[in-house]
Amino acid sequence: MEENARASNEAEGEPDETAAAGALELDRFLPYRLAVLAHEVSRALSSIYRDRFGLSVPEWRVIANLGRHQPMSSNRIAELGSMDKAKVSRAVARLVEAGLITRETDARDNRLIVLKLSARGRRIHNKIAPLALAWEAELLDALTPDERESFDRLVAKLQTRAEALRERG
Amino acid sequence: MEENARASNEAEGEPDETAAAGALELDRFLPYRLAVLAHEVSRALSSIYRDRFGLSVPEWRVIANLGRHQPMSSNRIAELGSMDKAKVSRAVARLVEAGLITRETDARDNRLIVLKLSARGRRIHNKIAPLALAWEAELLDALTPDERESFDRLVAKLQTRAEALRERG
DNA sequence: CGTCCCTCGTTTTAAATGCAACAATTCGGA
DNA sequence: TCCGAATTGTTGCATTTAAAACGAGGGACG
Repeated sequence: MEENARASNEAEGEPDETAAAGALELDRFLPYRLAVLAHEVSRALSSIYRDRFGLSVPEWRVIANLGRHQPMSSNRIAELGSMDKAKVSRAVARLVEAGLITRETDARDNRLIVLKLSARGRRIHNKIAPLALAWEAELLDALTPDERESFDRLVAKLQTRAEALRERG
Repeated sequence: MEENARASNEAEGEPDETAAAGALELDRFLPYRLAVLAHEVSRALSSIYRDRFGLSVPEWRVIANLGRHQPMSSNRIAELGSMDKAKVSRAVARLVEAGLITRETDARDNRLIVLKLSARGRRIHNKIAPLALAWEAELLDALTPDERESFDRLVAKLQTRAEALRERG
């Protein structure tokens, strides 16, 4: 049923049979599992603020960032969330349009754009935040407190490493 | 510099001031961090098979799945990777076009489509797999063996929980 | 000053995405 | 047996995305 796995050991240089030894088992391949998990988590969580407040993922991320640190530039939000600056730019445009944030240029550096939550934006943020935290709590119910702390730490380590790898190319 | 954080405690029922207590700190909000990490990891890894083999993420995922379990239906690949079936369908179409996989209907159930790697597909898989594993190894260098095992286990737990939450609504 | 280079954010464009509609097929129960 | 429900994969469509080009500033250095 799997006998054709070696049917392709042909001349092509490079790795080949080698792959059979240290085989790629998708079930244990971290990038894959990370992507699947993150996708499902994001999907479930985003339905909360999409259904009730009509916000997209990038829009909510802008609000969530401003909810924590204010004011903040588009560029900084993009960096923090590893989002394309174009994506942030559009999310910001829609949020300004919807009256949830304010956008003005920095007095000292006219390239910079100073973003803040409007009163209405703050209100919506304060409604969504507890829902988001409650959902997270349900997810984290799968782990013990020790495990949560451990997971947190490991994610941070991997994040740091991933950034280092990116800079190195 | 942050004094306007409470400038919006108005009448709107529901959570509000409450949010200030159990505040949403994005830096510690798991769904957000997971998304950021997964995005960076995926981005870095995908550049490997995109640059050298012209494969998109969904395309590589189809190949990676078939590299492990063969044959496999489109639907199963979609389920395993929490991908939209349309996304898989299109990736499959391109891979068939490129001659990397074969597609035939199941004899017993004509709705099912039986996917297999072609010789060429297997060859490409066997070239990419070691590169992917090497990249993963570099990432995991940030963790000790114990930590890796721990992380693996915790991801699995969260994955299970996330699925349970999805089914529940 | 003036020139060159860098940064921030927007816009443009082609490709990818999610969702819903759809056809084909199978399955279960009256 | 027959009809309605469920499943599998494809397609159409509107939206979103990534990547690159772009415009407007800013800063360094002659």
